[in-house]
Amino acid sequence: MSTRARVLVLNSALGPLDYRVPAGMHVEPGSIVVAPLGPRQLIGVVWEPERLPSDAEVGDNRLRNLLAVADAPPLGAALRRLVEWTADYYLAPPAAVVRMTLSSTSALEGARTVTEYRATGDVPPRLTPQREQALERIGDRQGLIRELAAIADVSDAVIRGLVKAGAIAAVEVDIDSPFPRPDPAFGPPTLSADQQAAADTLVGHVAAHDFHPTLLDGVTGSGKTEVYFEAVAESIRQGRQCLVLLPEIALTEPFLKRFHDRFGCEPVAWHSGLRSTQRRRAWRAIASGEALVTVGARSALFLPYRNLGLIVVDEAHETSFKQEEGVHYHARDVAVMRGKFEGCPVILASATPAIETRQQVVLGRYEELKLPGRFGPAEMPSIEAIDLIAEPPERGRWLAPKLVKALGETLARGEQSLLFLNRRGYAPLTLCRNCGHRFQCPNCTAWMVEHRLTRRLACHHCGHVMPTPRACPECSAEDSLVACGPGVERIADEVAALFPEAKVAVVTSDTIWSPAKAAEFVGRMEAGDIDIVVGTQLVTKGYHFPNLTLVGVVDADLGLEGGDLRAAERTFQQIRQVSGRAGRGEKPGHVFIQTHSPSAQVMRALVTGDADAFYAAETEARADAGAPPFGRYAAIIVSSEDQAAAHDVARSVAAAAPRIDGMAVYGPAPAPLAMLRGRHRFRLLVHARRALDVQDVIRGWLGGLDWQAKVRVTVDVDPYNFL
DNA sequence: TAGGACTCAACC
DNA sequence: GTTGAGTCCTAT
Repeated sequence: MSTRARVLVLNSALGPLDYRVPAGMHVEPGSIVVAPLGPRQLIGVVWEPERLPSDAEVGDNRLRNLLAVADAPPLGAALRRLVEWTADYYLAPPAAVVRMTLSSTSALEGARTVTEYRATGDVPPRLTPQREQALERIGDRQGLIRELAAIADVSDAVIRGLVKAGAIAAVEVDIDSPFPRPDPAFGPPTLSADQQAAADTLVGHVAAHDFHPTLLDGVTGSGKTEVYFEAVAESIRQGRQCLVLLPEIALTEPFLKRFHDRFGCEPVAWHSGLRSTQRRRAWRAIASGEALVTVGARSALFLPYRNLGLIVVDEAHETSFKQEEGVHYHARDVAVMRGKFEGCPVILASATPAIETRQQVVLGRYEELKLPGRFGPAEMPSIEAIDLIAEPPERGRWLAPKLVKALGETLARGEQSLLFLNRRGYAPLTLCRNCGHRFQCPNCTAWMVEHRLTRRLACHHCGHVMPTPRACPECSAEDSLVACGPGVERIADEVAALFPEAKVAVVTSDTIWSPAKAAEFVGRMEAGDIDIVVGTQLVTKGYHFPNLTLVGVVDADLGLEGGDLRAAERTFQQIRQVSGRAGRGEKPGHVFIQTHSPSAQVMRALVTGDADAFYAAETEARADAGAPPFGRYAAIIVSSEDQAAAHDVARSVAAAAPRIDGMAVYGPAPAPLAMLRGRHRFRLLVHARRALDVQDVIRGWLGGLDWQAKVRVTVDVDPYNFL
């Protein structure tokens, strides 16, 4: 047994460090340890030395002792392989990836207990009236001394006296109360023949304990959730853990409800909004294997599950699975890799699968299970385009007459409507009508967005906010500010003016910022307390409102701006998704799409519902352009508070670009958001053929360069965001 | 000549 | 990333 251990410390700027393992301490690969570094103490994970080469060997005599081993299970081999793969693929420091697995530091402090008290059944030698009352009222209840005293309506001293007399005894209780165990037999569903067949296939994969990626493809409302719940049920029966990834926290509320109906309790939730005690409890339950079903945002992907039996990625096409800060990973792709390392099936569920995912099916790497049609009486909604040039809204308004008419009719029938516009706030741009001054964020190349509800101007990129001024800061003219363009708040105003009697709700991340708020919204919708919802992408998925029969897409062209390679696909997915909210009950749904170019291929495909034709054309266009999945992109972003320094480094990176057949480098160009959060940004785009190991090329390329510490160079492999 | 601003390398 | 050592400069 070697007394030397290689440790991956949680410090991105540092490579692996070697330590001495003191006598009496046991560590193995995966052990979570406390290591000294200079005057500080760092958390780290013991790693196989051969898998984590260190740049310079340090002699035994210079090694310091590890300080402690955390009271938590070691990270498993499959998770260690996933960390290595992720770091390698996304060109991130392994420490930055391993940090995501240990995202609860308090969880590493080990099991903690509190002392509770309960009656032993013994009768104390001296039975005063208070003591008798206390024992009688407490019965077989258990709690802290203070709690028992309150129950018994006596003072703490009486309880303490009973403890001394032996009539009440201390019990050590784990502060992390256990999670309820989901019951696979609690609420068995009624499945159609198609659903049953798909469910049987998935159950078979789970029972086989083998890596097996499956695309579960069915239109919104076809019952994908019910189908994959059967795979979850099988995983529970096997006593193995299951992870369900959802794109946004706001989505978890309706999901939790459906889960409860099926399994009789809530799953373990993991998202950024958890308090540290909840985070600790969830982390430990996941690491011990006690948490059988975890539902979470992408960060749940790197948690240390003890025996993972199934991974489900719901709404797998969602671009929010791509992490845009720190390690730029795509949770959908990493989920598949985790399944591979863990040896478990992975289900990607989507009504509008990404072209990348479809291509994996074509190549035979993923199995495809198709759910035809909607389940039950619901029919697919009819979709109609409104040509904004031929039938424009009234001046100063954003809803075309045809849509307004439909809203009125829906309201009259007592049914609900949804207006979709992917723009938060009141107006995307505010300017002074006197001098033309535009409100721009001081930290970003972006306009300040007016939020009338909070009477503020906000930058949606860095979070900078200021109160909306009464006078123009440039020319001091009062009440001269005008809003340009629509946001959801402005649409809500328009609706309120058109239908004063209607109950209107605005649903964006500004109004629904917690699962509790989402639950409140769902409750109000179900109770019929809302007639018209005006919302951003937050309302496009997950919800099931039977009385919602009309959907209006306020500006279908919005997603096509910017011209990135997935613009048409994203528009198609988003509008399909939001259309799917209409007519989910017995009443038929109708969808209006407002657009300036009704003849564009995306709009035609949406109206005719011919998804296959759209995907075929899009796929062909991608293949011609060598775009993903037929070719690869990587972005190199150079940023600094010092614009000149960033520009210099960006140019020297470009100058050092290796000349390789099948690879082209574009830029540097100022990034579309040239300044973000106070940092000036330049961007290089690497375009390569599929077979080229771009990561290896970029590693060698950037590894040979040096730049000042104030300049940051980050790589985004498979970029989704071209800002 | 003390103290501040800054750079730079080591941290195992 | 943080820290401490080393360097240079300035105000006294």
